[in-house]
Amino acid sequence: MKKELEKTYNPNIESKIYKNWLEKKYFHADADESRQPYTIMMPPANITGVLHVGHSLTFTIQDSLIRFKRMQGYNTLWMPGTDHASISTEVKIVDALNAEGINKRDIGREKFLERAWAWKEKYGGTIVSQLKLMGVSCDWDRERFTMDDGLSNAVLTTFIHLYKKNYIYRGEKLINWCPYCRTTISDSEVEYEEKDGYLYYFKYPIEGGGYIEFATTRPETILGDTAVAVNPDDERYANLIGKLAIIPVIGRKIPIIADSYVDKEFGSGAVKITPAHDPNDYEVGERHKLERISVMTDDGRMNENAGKYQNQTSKDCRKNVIRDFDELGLYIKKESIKHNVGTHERCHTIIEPLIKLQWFVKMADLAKPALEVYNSGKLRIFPARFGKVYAHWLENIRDWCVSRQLWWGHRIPAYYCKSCGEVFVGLEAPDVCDKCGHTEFRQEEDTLDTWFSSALWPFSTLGWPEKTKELEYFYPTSVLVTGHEILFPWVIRMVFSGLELMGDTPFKDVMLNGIVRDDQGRKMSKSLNNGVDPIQVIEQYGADALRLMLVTGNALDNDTRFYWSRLENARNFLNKLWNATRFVMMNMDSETNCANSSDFSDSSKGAVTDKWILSRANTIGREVTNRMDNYDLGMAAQMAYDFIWDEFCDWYIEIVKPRLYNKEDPTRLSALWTLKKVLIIGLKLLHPFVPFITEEIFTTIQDSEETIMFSNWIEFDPSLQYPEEEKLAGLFQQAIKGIRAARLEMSVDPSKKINAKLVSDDERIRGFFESIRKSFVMMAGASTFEIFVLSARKSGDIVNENDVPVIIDGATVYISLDETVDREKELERLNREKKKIESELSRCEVKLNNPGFLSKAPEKLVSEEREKLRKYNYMLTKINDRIAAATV
RNA sequence: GGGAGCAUAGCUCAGUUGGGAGAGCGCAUGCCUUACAAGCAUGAUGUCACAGGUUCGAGCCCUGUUGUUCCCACCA
Repeated sequence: MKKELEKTYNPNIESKIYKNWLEKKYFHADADESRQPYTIMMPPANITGVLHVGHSLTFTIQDSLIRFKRMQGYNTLWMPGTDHASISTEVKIVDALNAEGINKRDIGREKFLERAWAWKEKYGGTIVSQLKLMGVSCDWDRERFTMDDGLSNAVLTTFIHLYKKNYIYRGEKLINWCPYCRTTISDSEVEYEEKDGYLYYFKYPIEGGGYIEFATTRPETILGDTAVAVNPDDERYANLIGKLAIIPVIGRKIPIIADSYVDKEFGSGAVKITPAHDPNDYEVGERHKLERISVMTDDGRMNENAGKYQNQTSKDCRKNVIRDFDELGLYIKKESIKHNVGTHERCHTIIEPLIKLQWFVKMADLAKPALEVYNSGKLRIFPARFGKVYAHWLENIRDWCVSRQLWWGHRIPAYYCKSCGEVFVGLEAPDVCDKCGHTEFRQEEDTLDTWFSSALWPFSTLGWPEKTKELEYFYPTSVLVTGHEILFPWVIRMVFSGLELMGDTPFKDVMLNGIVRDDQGRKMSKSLNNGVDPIQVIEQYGADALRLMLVTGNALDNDTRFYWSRLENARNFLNKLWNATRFVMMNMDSETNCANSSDFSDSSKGAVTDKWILSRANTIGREVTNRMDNYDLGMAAQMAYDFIWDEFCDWYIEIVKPRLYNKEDPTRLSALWTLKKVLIIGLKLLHPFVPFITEEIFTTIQDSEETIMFSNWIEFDPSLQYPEEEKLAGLFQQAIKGIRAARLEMSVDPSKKINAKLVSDDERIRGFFESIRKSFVMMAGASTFEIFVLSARKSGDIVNENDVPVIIDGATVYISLDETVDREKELERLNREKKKIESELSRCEVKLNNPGFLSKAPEKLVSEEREKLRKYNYMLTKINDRIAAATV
């Protein structure tokens, strides 16, 4: 029973197909030593998220690679999952609680975590169900969450491991503090925004007389100053070095020091140093063993060290300090400046650098092997330019602050003796403190940076630290595909974690994709309200159209723009493919199933054009495969697209029609066999990008349940190369195009039939056109078509003066119309043709007359040029004859 | 301040080791030709940013200039 296809492609088939794939468990992969694995770890989606078109792009790329490899016979695993997204989620839950009038500290940790898990249950599923609409073929049976028992165990095991190797330490250092979220954040979570501000000038009195002038953007930190620094080469201040300056208001005496960090040209050339509230000052402080005086509290107010300013907000304090200095005559002026201010990327609160006791991962030793695998070429990064960024970051890496003052996340497995404060790191608190003998402990309140768990994703999801067969088989994975914005926070951390804990890189290749922008090139953002909802796109055009649009027409590492017109184009292509299938199926009958390759290969049954299109399909298959292997999906999809639309639909299907319509035609079966064969090749080449429609057509046309997902990928077959046939088909195209152009040029009514004559001394050309006579007649809109050997007759016997010539390589086609030809127009056309040929000819001649070209260019190129010269000379002679005849 | 990318048709972008400038959209003209009007045919439009250099030959390689985007650092 054969299915009928609707006249227009309707993407509503997608959900049914996806359901079938899930039921058949096609996406599931198990360890199987007899087969080669191909593995991709899906970047875990945040449970706060909804699907946006950026996801659509990166998941389309991954799915295309997975489907390509699956068809090539690999045992493919695409591991999906979600991320607890510690701070993002916590911020959202806190907001939700605030809306109910609840403060998170009022309900306490336990109750808060209950809310968080409820959130996870509710929203974690949303993005997964949205992903499924995209057609992603990941193994949902293996879906993981970063706070699953297994993955949490991996996190604790890692922490303990690193602690035992002294890679994790606790220390008091300057960290980035978000006063709104009241937690530390890492350097990569700080976003710099340019803001308008002031540079304030003050002066401190110097002990023993005189003043020293300095400038600052943050007068409130004066209270934490422990030095004034000048450049050692600055002669203006040379005599002041070593003296003491006095901070008025609080009366502290601080040294004037010399440090090359100070820029002589900026401001007054002297800098106040606040080691507790500025990263650079912190380093100066380290070098000069300065005291670190913290003057701020966790919520951004002034603390007890600020003396009379205690409890003021930093804003008020700033105002008051300026006023007080002014009264003392020590405030000089302010200047407007633009400067970059660090803000928290999640809540955009201005970051306060503070000194805090935190947990850190020591990076120097971990970074080395991660750099080494890149330098040795073991880890490849696409596009290559990001490799330099990767290396540069690792070479300049700083210790990683991993503790967060949050509740939603993995609680640090450290325990403090309640009596002496001794620290123990382990899965559980010890029974007895081995320092003081006490038996009561409290667990560290802090949780870990969310990236600490995602850094383990490539192996924690496969069961690590257990030695599972999945881990053994699927690790290391094949390629990681993700956006370049998380190269630092995620990719690099996976690499050094994998090397440290698994002894091998987590993936062989890294492929970084760009972002999807709006049609004006702007980033999609909530504030601009220019985001495109992929779910809406899918409902309207289908996932296949969205996928095809995202993947074609752009190099994948480039940012791409979202255009509805491009989406329509993709949809139109799918409709084209759909209708090509309808055409093939419409002509198939019981006989068709008997058609086989011998109908094609037997020269009495097959046709030149069959060999041509199959030869092209074979070549395109090889090209598409090459592109896929190099992650050039955009070009791969484009080639398949062009082949189907231009060559298969616009030429082959048109050419083949007369043979199909005539049931007596001996080459009919070959035509049907070729149509189906080439269509299936096209479906396979397209399946990685547009999985739904290709599956629907594949099963329909074969009248079988067998999925295209496991059908064999196209293998290049040298025996299917037919260069001679390709050349002849090219001549046919030249002739038809020429005739069509001439007809339009001469304003011949489209319904008007013309008479056509082909004149050639080349026997193969005559034979070929003889064999394709009916297609020629149809496509040229001709009523008669005669073929002559010129050398056997005088041209006057064949061609009359009203005939219009179309010159192709090795032959001339004359078309004659009943009405008189417009002489002038005809001459115009001929002269334009002539000009074109002449310019080609002169290009050839210039090259061939150049001794340098002859002696240095490759032989192949030279002979190609000679062949062109011959061809254009032939065409020029023909056209000159014609012009001469027409002018008489 | 350091690093990287980009500059090709009206718009958005391809152009794989240097060897006759391309696509989609848009535009113009004509066609409802029995797979498809979500279609077909034909056509117009480019000092490949600018200036040098290497080469027999440069959109592609090198140097410089201009414009633009991004990343890193964050000079108080």
